[in-house]
Amino acid sequence: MAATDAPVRAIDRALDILDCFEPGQLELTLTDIANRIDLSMSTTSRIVATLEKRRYLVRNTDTQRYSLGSRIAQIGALGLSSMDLRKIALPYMRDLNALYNEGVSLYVIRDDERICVERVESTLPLRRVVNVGDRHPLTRGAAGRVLLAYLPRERREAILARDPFTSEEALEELRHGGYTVSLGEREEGVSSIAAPIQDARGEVIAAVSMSGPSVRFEGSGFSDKISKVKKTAELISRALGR
Amino acid sequence: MAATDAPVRAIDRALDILDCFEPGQLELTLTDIANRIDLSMSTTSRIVATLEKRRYLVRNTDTQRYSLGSRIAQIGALGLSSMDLRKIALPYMRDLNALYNEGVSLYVIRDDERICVERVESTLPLRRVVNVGDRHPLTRGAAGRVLLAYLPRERREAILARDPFTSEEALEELRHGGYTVSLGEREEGVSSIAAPIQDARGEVIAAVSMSGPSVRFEGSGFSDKISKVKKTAELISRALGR
DNA sequence: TATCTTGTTCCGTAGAATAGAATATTTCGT
DNA sequence: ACGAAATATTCTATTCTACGGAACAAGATA
Repeated sequence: MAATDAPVRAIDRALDILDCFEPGQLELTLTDIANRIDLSMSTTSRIVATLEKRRYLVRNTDTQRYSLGSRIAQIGALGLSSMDLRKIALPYMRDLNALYNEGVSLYVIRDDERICVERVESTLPLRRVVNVGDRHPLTRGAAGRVLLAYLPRERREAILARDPFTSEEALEELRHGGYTVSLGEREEGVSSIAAPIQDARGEVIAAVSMSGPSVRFEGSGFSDKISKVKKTAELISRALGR
Repeated sequence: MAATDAPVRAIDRALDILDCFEPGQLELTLTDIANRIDLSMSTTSRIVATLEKRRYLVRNTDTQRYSLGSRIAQIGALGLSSMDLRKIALPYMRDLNALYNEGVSLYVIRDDERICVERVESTLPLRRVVNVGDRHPLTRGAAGRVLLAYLPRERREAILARDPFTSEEALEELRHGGYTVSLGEREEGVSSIAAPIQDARGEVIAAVSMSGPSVRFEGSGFSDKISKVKKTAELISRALGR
């Protein structure tokens, strides 16, 4: 095992301390922290003092309890600005592409349509080519329906009113199953599977889909493909902090 | 010099690494980082690996450069919510107090109990006095049940096992109705109404309650009070970014 | 007032963390 | 295409950091 496989113990412990703070538990005593991470008071005191000095923790002078410090908000804002959905999603999309050698796309909503923002192409001669930048209606195709399904009700109804190609029933079923398929629906002979990607707050912000000639989306392997598309969406969501 | 005056070196170094990321410099190589903090490559590699494992840093598989990871955004959001709850909630609590001249309290969970962290008192001679810092079981009283109802199942069940004063059925009904009342339950002659407050992620992090002598919580005006308490909780939640 | 709980400081020592060396991989200049 | 330079990874002997228990201090509670 490489030396880098074992985490630096003191750093692990410091991060354990930061992890003690959670919604509804935003202020903790030294004893609270020591108990949660199962460390001695003196060790905890030293680590907490280091985090306090660097303003990752702050001590409330009235209650003598600790909260996350101002530096946390600062690097949080920096972290958000640095995070790029495409960069995060791409490795997982590649993994999915590697499994089946089918095209894998990432879609987000823009101007009440969906747009492809990332793509991993198949190398097979027979393929459904998709380009980054391609735009399509939300009501048509698997990825479109996924993005439509999680919009606020009024917005969703307005889009369906303009182009009633799918239905609330279909969208409800999609939300229940966590994926949808399109079999030759937008293009004859082309099928796809799509699943929703959630951000750290649980909002659906993108859809990942895998598509190709319908002939390769039939038979017994199909449910395996569905399962893997859903898994890819989950992994991307996790990587985004869900 | 006390031991806690000297920071834990490895932790200081890890935080030095996080500090290397700044606007306009959101992606760095291992060498960049080692140079900035003046550490050997092998030491830097090990610290960076620890931060990566804990998702404080993430490595771009194409460029092999490091960025701040998803955990940074998570704790950043937490840090922000920790700072603001009482300040944000107080004006809405005062508004509710102004409507009825009844006491209004803000509760959060601490050590599997609820604690009052903000209070607007009634000026009427007959009043149920509550002090900031007062602690009570989660299983008793309206605010306690509200906080208990939205805890993760295992944690909730553990608390109910220790003090089965309320039930899963009652908590389910509460989640459905979005509020609960306590009529002389914890203290004879005292009644209260409580509703949940959600943060930007939709997590229930606090409860707002209005309480006073039961004689003032009867009759036709009661449902109006319920409606206003729920509204106050909603407004506070919105102000927190929900 | 006595006891308990929480927090701080001190200190001997085990082993974690270190950096240099060796090696591997990638990038760059010619 | 190839060699040099730069970047990155892994290994390991050594040092001294980080550790936790003990002693003590301060605050809370019965």
